[in-house]
Amino acid sequence: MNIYDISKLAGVSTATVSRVINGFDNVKPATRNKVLSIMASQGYTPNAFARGLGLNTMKSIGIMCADSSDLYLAKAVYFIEGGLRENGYHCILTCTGYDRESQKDAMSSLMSQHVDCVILVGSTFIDKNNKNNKYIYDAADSVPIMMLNADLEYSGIYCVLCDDYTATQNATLELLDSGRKDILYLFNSYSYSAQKKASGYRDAFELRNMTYDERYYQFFDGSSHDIEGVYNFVNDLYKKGLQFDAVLASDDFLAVGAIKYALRNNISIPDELSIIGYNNSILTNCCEPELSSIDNHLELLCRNLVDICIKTLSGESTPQKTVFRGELVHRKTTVFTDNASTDQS
Amino acid sequence: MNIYDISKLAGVSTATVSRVINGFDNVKPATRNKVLSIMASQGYTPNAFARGLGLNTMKSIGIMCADSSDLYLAKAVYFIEGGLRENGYHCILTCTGYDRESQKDAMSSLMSQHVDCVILVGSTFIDKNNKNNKYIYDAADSVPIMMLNADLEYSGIYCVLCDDYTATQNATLELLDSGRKDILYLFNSYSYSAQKKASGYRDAFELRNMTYDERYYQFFDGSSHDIEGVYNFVNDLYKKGLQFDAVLASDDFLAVGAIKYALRNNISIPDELSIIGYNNSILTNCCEPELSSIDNHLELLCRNLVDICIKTLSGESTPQKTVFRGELVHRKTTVFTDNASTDQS
DNA sequence: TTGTACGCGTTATCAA
DNA sequence: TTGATAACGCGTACAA
Repeated sequence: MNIYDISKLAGVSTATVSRVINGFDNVKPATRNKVLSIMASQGYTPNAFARGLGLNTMKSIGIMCADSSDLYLAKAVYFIEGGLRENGYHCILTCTGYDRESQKDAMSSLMSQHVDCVILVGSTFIDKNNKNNKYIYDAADSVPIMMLNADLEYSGIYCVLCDDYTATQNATLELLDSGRKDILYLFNSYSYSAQKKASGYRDAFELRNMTYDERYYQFFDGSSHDIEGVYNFVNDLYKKGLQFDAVLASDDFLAVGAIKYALRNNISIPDELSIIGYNNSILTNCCEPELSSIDNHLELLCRNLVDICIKTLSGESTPQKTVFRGELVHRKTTVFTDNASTDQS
Repeated sequence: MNIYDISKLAGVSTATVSRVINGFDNVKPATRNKVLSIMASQGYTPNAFARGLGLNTMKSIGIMCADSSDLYLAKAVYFIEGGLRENGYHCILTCTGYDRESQKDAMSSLMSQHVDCVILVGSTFIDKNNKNNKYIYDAADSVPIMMLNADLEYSGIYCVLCDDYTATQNATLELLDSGRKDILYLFNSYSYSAQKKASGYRDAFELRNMTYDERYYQFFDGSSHDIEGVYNFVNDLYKKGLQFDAVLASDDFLAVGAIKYALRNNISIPDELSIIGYNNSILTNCCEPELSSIDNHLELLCRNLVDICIKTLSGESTPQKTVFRGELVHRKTTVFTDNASTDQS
């Protein structure tokens, strides 16, 4: 059943049927109704491929995401997909992993599908060596590229991100100002966003005229599912004699591992040890005591990203870079201070 | 740049170029190489829409999922997408929510996109009233429908699922046989899979000639992020005088709420209270003590689903229903018994 | 307000 | 081994 069959049954031309399908108003109501009723009775749907061929778009958008089973990324994908669908776009999801070559493959695959836009979820797609970002620039020459939580300056690339640097710096300052001196910083990635967080941590010491100590800057090389591994990692540092009265982590799961370390060594939280996570994920409510964590307002970021994406696609002029601030949500692993915000969830 | 331009540059016909593109062997090597090098130098890629129009497929598969930010569903989507991409398919992800009408909309949207197949992730798409499943049957008349963790008999519908009934029944039996008598069953959904679990729980009592008590069958009406709400819910039951020495939950987050209840009331786990969750998610490692949980081998299910999907699409005959068994993974919230399996992760 | 006819870029059939 | 050409189904100038 195609537009030709419908036009015959309705006794009109394909042009008229097409006009009805696409809601043009220059069709006589009687004609429109006749066509509509015939389409309905035949259960006719326009062929998406033919339409795509003619219009050179199928209203689809590619989402690249290293790992959509990651707590944080999964939420991002969820919010983005919902927003785009509301605007009539389909989402082609590609879980690329963290390997650059697979990411490039995914990108060219999406480009060959003629998506209207590609959304990169997370900062893992950016390479420190700018030459290796050519695959992004090339794509941006064809379609708009949206980046969540990453920052890359190029025509056609639009970034929406949280100021992880300042958020981490403020959290560090708050710990320092509340009297903590030895803040263990745990991280598990060298991505763009991870490096911003790390800089925020380090620069906070300088702001307070304190010296940053390399031994407190610790990389955990394991998956987010290996919380027991994090516990072992922190516990080993402790056994080796490292003294710390606070833990700041670049991801909630790392902080949960630190909580386990404290519980099992009878270290009281937050009196003897303050702990702060990042992402304000469901893990914060899962542990005891509940974890204070930095919230980077993911839903807000995603809503903005979708908004900018849609506007860009409809030709409106949009900002190349949109930055929001993060916020420390206090729960039970930090000492409450007056000027701090509390959990409102 | 299209096939026509390439054919001119190469001094051959479009038919020959097409043959080269699609790897036919009836092309003289010299011709093939010439065409290949010109395609490469021009950076030519066949137009996916035109190809779709001709072949009536763009090798895309629709994934419907109520909420891809849910821990369990997110993993399922991740595994399925990866498997399909390995087989050359793109995935159009649609997060439908739990409302039937949105689910129907999502389905027809995917059908109008001419996907090669639709995968329903989770049992929330099945209605108790079979008339309301017509939207699935109708879709199955056009393309294969794959269902993960659901069961619906119809030509063209292929189901891959875990025997949640038996898994839950066995867990209940294990609790009963270890001397627990008052097993609080917590659930938060009336989906197909949820009802199977509930039946398994109830029937276990009958198997042991015990009476099942309705008061121990409790529905928590809240989101999976509201662990504090689960705590309140369980704590209220306790305050109202309900006595229980075990908790069996249909999802890990419910079990974590029960752990909080025990911790805050100084009830010792597992001596005074055994707790078992479901899904064996990251939440099991996040809490203290670590949660015993039923694992339904999601990755295995997904790999099988993808396998059956691909085979079905290539015309092979495949089973309409594939069932795996679940398995209780013992951690620290249950008393270890000899014949029980232990955490191997 | 309606119809004709062409273009979109492939693949596939048939003939050479 | 290659080429000419007809589908595939739609949108849309342009003409009426």
